[in-house]
Amino acid sequence: MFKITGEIEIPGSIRCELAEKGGIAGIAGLLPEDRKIRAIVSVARALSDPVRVKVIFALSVQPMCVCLLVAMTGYAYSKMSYHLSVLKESGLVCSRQEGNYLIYYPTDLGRKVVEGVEGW
Amino acid sequence: MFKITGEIEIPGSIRCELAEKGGIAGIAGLLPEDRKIRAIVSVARALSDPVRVKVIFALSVQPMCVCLLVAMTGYAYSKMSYHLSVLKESGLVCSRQEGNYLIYYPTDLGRKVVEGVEGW
DNA sequence: CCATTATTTCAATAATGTTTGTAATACCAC
DNA sequence: GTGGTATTACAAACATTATTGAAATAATGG
Repeated sequence: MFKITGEIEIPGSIRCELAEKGGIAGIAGLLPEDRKIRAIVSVARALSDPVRVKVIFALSVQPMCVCLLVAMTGYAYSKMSYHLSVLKESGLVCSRQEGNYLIYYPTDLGRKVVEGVEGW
Repeated sequence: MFKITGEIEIPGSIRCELAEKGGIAGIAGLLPEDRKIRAIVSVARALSDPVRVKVIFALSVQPMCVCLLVAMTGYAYSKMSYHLSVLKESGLVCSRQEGNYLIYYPTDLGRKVVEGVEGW
């Protein structure tokens, strides 16, 4: 086994590649910035519940008021409202008021994300 | 306002589009299957923590043993191990043994996902 | 203004996820 | 075999997220 910077040992198969990339520090430097990571985490968290995935897919087929989403899913209003707020905070959906109704629809980011995750 | 199937009222701006798509049932039929939704949720949950996002990005630059990941991040072994297990269960990374070391690297899905989320 | 409807907010509870330290496992070298 | 190292597994504490029902808000129509 080999040492790197005299501190930790690493298996030989990795040693060369790692050195070429500037060692631990080199790889750390290639990682996305914190802001980017936070953005990814925020979107991922929004998609980490089946209710929200169903809702954002439905909205990308057709903008809908909350009552339609409730009718389609059978969930309680307060539950739907909570999940819509998570989707909204993550920037995946937004809403416009129409009379007594709030009509939710995907943002540009929301559409892009929906397209992207279809391949998962 | 207009009624649909005599049960719920919906705003006029949506009524026509909705009818064209087969109403609530029509849209529900366009949603991804449960299996697909579970897959999306599983990957999204794996990405819903900054530690794991950092780790999978690092691994996609360079396969690494746990001790390197620990050295790079400063996290405890048990913490790293926990997050690696989440990434592994979601199918984003896998590992091969090399001597005393376990070398983690992204799966094909993992690579695809990393590429995809860079645009978020 | 009053009554109605659509939606959100709140507080309590339940359920999940994360962190931590310690103990266990597995592999290697001697 | 023993001793050392890399990693995981476990359990307890902690933190976050989800669900529920009831009450509050805001727009509408009369």
